[in-house]
Amino acid sequence: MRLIALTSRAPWDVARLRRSVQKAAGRNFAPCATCGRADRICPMPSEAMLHERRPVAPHSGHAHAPDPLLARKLDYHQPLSRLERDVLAKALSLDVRTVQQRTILLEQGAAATKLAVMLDGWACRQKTLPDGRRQIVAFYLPGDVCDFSVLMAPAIDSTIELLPGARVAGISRDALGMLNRSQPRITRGLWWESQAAAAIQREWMINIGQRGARARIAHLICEIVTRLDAVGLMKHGRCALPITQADLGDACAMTTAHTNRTLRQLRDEKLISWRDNVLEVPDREALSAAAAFSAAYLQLSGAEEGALLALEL
Amino acid sequence: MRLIALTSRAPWDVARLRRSVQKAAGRNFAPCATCGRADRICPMPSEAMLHERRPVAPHSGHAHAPDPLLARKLDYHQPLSRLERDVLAKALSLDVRTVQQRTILLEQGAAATKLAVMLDGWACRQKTLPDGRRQIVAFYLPGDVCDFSVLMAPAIDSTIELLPGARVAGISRDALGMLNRSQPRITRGLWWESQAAAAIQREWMINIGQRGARARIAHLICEIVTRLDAVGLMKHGRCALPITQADLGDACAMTTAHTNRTLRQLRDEKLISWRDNVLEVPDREALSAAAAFSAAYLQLSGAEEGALLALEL
DNA sequence: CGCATGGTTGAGCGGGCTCAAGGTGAGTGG
DNA sequence: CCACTCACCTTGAGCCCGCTCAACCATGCG
Repeated sequence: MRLIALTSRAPWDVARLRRSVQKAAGRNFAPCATCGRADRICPMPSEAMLHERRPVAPHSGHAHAPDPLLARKLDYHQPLSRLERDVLAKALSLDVRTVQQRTILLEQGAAATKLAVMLDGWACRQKTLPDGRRQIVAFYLPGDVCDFSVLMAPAIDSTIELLPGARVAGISRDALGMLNRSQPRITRGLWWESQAAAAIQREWMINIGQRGARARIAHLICEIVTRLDAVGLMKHGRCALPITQADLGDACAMTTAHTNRTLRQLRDEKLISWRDNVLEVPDREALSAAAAFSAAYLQLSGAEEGALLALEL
Repeated sequence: MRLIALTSRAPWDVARLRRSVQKAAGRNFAPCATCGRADRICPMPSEAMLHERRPVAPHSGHAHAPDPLLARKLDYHQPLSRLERDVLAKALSLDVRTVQQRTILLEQGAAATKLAVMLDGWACRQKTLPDGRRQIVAFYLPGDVCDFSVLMAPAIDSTIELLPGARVAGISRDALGMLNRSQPRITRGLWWESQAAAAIQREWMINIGQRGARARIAHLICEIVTRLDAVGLMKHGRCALPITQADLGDACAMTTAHTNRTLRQLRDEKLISWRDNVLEVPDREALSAAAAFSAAYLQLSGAEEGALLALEL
């Protein structure tokens, strides 16, 4: 009979925290995705855009908002117009929350009323057994939508926890309804996103169920790196990794101790290095090989526009 | 380093198969869900119903089709009208396929064009690693929708295999589009279904990752029993279980040998009995206790009508 | 009969867990 | 400036659950 793996979950190392918060704060206006300039504050689209459906208006110079990372992901499925980007940015700007420590966004069993979208930082979705064992079932990275079931399920089935430095936007049901009516291509993209998330869940099942410890950790890291890369957050093989070894272990269904040993092994093999919340992958090919990783399930390759179909609600 | 678990996957016991096929064939017109009588063949709704949106017409006596099991599941979320049931039954009757042996419905990497709905029998969704290890990531029971990503993903990320005796309906994109336009409440229910499926995936991750062998098997059986019960397929604590021990093992990420031993243990404890593809659970309470099972994640409790929101496509 | 499929059982081992201790670096309070 | 705390990382010794390998059995079909 297995016993409890008591990995303490408490506040966070405050020093590193400050750093990541500072970093996040410095990015209020990222460089314009279209022209690359960040020297001027872009006016946000008017709230009216959420309500009315109208043709794409050509924009003059810098007069648009910075693209949210979610837009980048939607682009993989169906490229968005300037207007659509702006409307999405507007919708994501109405209700933003930043946390500095680990914070429960939604407790297991609670009823949610908003769709949560990660703007920056990470969140993790976890389930806890009565005996204290914990399984992380998903990591939500910048640009990810946290939970779709939120919109219809009477109660959420797992806890969503924001990690230090996370910034989330909430979209109310009403706002989403309007978005749905005025910009159906955006909500169509959300539907796709939800299916992509399901595919990731399935791959995690293989990871936990079938792979050995080394491949398991390596595979998860490959996935994270690829997903971060898709939203432009990998810089020279490095990225922020605001989680603890205990988190990584719980995501891979491994003990903290064994996770540590496995990470050490990967480090000794020069496949990764991970210090101070910064992950570096010097050779992605090698790591992918160690994990037998194939990015196909992430569905970042895009598809032809006409192939899309989603269900109205 | 783990090595290959070579559990052979080949055709099926054809004798039992015949039986189940016969059984399925005998049910072309199940007893009417409304009045319980099956003595008269109900005319199917006209194809026109798929196209036009019109008010619910009162039906005279027996003049309606048998409800598909999918309708029962949708009822848990939002009760369907008579017309909606009939239209759904019609849509599910246009393209039906019955298999007698294990049959690949969709190969990993293929592009699907139809939404598949289980009418009868089981299917399982699985991923296979290069080294031959297999993970079953989902069982699809009668009334379940097989794959939602099918509608948009360029290629499916896992293989869907029909088990002997399965009967599936295919809904083409066009038909689904019409259904969406004429009966939006049905497609809204499908969206819900997809989220319920995601919740099941998450619970499986806990199962595989955190529970010991006994609880793992027991939990999966509890889930199956509960899901079958939800569509009325549990009779006096018994149900059909058209899978092998190897399947059950692969779903729980366990070896066939160990699955067998664990089943034996459960049998010795009088928690289950399983012979000739018939599972019997004499004491569901006891089994649930052994598995620490709670059915909340299955979302079969229903929700208030107004709380629903889904995304158009 | 032979063969295929699936279920059953045993012997042995090893990967990952448990338990336990120590190490490190950043706050914090004197 | 120091001692102390707290959160996280690291490492070691030992053991057990579940895996591997290898039979054998039961049943049904050609």
